[in-house]
Amino acid sequence: MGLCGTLLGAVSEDSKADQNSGWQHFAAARAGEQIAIRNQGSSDVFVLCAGWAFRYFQLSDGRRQILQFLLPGDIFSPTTIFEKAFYFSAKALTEVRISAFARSEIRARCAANSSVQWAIAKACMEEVHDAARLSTVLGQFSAQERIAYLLLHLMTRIAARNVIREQRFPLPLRQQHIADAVGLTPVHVSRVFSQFRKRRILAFSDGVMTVSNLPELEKLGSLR
Amino acid sequence: MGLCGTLLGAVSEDSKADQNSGWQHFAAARAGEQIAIRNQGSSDVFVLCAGWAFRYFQLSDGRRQILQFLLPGDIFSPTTIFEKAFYFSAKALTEVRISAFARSEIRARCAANSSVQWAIAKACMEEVHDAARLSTVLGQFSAQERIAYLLLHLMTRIAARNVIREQRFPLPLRQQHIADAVGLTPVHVSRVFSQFRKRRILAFSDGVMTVSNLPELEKLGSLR
DNA sequence: CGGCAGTTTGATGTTACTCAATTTAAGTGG
DNA sequence: CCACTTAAATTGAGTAACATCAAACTGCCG
Repeated sequence: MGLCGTLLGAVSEDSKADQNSGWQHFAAARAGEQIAIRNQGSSDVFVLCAGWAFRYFQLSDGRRQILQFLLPGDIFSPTTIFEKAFYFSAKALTEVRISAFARSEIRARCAANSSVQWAIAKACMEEVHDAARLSTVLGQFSAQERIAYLLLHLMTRIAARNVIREQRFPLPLRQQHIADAVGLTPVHVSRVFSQFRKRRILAFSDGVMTVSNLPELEKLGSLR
Repeated sequence: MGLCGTLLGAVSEDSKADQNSGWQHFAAARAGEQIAIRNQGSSDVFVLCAGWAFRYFQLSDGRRQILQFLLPGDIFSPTTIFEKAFYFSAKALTEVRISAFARSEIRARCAANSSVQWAIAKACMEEVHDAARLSTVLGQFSAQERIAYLLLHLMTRIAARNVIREQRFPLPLRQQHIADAVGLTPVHVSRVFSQFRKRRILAFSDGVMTVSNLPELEKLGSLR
């Protein structure tokens, strides 16, 4: 459930950098701020501590594909443990707090501790599985199915961290983000949401998602 | 360039299983034969030695997304080194020869030899990068762009193994496979090929692809 | 109150899908 | 070598899904 805990071991998330011999430090960013650019190198590995962000692939003509929404505890990508340069760009969705670990330190802990090694391998596999599912959804699913999948996927990831009460949860996304995540235009995303509202499947406004007919949503967006 | 060599070390690819204490053996399959099923477990890790295959995600209603075409030297997926169950299904495109390594043996070699470890990490990252690019293509590209991307991607992968002469190379795919790889119908794939032919960009028949205007193809299908 | 960003709605256009018929290519058996 | 069969590719016509463009509407904040 996130690498953060495993990597930090007994050290608290909130400890200051100077208490930890400089192998860890923190950063913050405002909503909308760019927090990573493709091909940019860094000697640190970043983990999202608080807030929402997303990572994406930017095309030269302005189109972009959102690859993943990042939740607290998510490492930006497990691949950053093994290579300096990001293969993606990233932006903050809300105000965020980011923790930066020295890559050398993580690699050392990885070599020393097999449970860290295993946690990293697991995270890599999770990224591979998620990417394969996303490709399948983008290649094969209709607009309704794609949006249903995205929401279900986010729900399970949120539920693994927080309790979701009454099928309501905060979702700090604009429809533009959803569009860029599922390969549709914002206008069409709006139309699909209006279809969902009419069918009493869900409602989404003011950054809060309310799912009123989960079975129907799963019928649409489940990968089985 | 493929894990096969790294994993085998000094041992020849063609050595018999009984010469290697049983940690490696070979299998063959005919064109079209199923060679892996999702969720199926195995204590072996499979590498394609000869022929073409592909791995895909099968949906219950018959749709499928081809995730990757496998070429000689490709491990089915680096993730199979860490987990028993496949997250994908796979089929042979041509007659194939497959090598199976005991997972325990690979893990042991990984722990003992850091160059093996590094080769595996590299292969994992390659799979992650490819999957992110595929998602971007499926989410953002038009039909022409998708097919151009697929062909360019295949060309670079083939060129890393064989010499491509005169921009001609064998491509043992049906249009149905291309359709399932890029999320189109076979009928539309045929129309796009006919547009490419008319524009003198390429010709594809009898399982041989001839690219006559590579710059134009790259203008369409390059991820930059 | 005015301005701005985001969403919704309508009208229209384009892309790709569906269905069905036709053509092509590759065997197969006489 | 020539019918006959079968799988794959091509073509045409009609349709559905999604995009585009533009206008109207909403909520929010200065």
